[in-house]
Amino acid sequence: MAWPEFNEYQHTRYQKVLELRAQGIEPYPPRTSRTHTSREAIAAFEHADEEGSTVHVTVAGRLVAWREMGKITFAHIEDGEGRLQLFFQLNTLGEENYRAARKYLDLGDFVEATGEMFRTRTGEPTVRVTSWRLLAKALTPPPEKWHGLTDVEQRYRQRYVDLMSNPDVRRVFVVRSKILRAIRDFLDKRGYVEVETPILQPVYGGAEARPFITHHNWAKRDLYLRIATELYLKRLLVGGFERVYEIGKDFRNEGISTKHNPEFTVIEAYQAYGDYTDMMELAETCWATVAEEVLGTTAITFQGHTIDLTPPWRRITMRDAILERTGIDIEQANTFEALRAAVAERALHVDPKPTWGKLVDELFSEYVEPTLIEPTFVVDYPREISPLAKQKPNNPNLVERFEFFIGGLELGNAFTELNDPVEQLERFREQQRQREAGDEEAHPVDEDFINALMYGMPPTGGIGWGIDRMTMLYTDRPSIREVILFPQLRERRS
RNA sequence: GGCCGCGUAGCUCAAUUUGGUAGAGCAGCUGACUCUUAAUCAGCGGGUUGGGGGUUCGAGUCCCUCCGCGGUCACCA
Repeated sequence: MAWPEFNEYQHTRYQKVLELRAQGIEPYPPRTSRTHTSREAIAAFEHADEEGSTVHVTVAGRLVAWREMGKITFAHIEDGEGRLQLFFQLNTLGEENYRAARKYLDLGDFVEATGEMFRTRTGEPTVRVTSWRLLAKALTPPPEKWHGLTDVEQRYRQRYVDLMSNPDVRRVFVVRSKILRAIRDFLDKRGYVEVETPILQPVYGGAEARPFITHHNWAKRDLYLRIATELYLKRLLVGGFERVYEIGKDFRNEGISTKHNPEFTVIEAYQAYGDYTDMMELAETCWATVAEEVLGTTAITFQGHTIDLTPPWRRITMRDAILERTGIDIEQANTFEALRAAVAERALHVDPKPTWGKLVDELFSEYVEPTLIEPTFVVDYPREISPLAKQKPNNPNLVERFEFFIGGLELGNAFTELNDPVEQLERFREQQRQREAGDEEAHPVDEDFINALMYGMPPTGGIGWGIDRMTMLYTDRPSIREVILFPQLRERRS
């Protein structure tokens, strides 16, 4: 790293580093002898206070407030658990030590303080500092203490500053962590095994999206970053696992928006001897359980809506949902030409699409999706846009598939998995034809996956949902960037 | 890629409408102050107004252009 160019603040603070070193004091010592976190110190004090005894602590944290009042100074430090007040007093510390604290400590520094706990006149548990030590000098001052950091660009590019100055932001990521743990607990109790499958894949699949391409030098070949975990997880069912899940990043080479980040976290779960109705039960129970554990309630607030996650969730077929909103019955308009005519007849505003299935999907996203505020399963999708799902026994145009929606957000996708290898191959070929016709998002053929199915895969239900969007809902954040620590920022394309 | 908006001190914001010496709070520096909680009080520093170009006697302000960010459309389960 080049020698930093210090601004006025950094220069002033760095002079203190040099002065301390000249006095034989290391401003970045290797360790602390902390005995209590802020929370532990307060708890120990409250307990001792009842018994009439005293508590001696050594605490450590970042200096976040400093109020000088002549021969005394109040300060607050913040650690991972909270804040704690420090009381520096000339009479306690002695002239030299007290002056040194005032001279060498700055907001943002990490400090260690030792002393006995007492209660100030306002009742706040406080450390009466008898000795203190710098643990790490901060050269750059923290943002403004009252407003924190608000500039979104700096908040995302320098998330560490956002986190240190905005406690709400820290809370979001704590909730995110708890959501993940609660999901794992939930699935563990149901006998699911957590697995890890390749991120670098020779053939990508499991979703319709353009991939990121990378190169393996040694093998002299291109590899793809996975767009889904689906095809590898299903191979595990062939191998004999009954219940597996994976939580990990998928990568899709698409645009950025408040709902899309090129890398995002997904859970996929598969249950042998289950079907898509089992996956509905899993989704609604899991989401409600997680909300209860993480938020203490199944009633969440999202962007002004109060939403109850208590099962059972509403279920509606895609046919009925579209009929309700557009008056078109896709079972009657069951060919591309008929559906196109029905759309034209009603002068609906949808983009032109090349096939019946894609036009159904377009009608749905345009007219139904934004209205789905309460948790809703939309079931029975067009076969043609669902190449990995099993057909409905009584209708070859449709598959046993659902997506679920809450707060107008599309959250997850599930189906009764297609396990007929010959039919799967035919579906891949259908995709292949669409690719050749210019659809960059159509599936490539995964021959090894067909080989796996040839060995036999049991009837299976599978589901996937986005962890980022789930976190948006549970923390009431309007943008996916607020729930991803280091989000991709908009890049101007030339 | 289209449209709309934003970019001023370390941070949070004024001044842009109507061109006329760029201000405030916090933070910083100096001083006062032994129970503060955004401590208070007095004083002092701090700016390439995102970069470049243009119009003008004069540009933070108007125009062009480039950069960065947000929203939205397109795209995207």
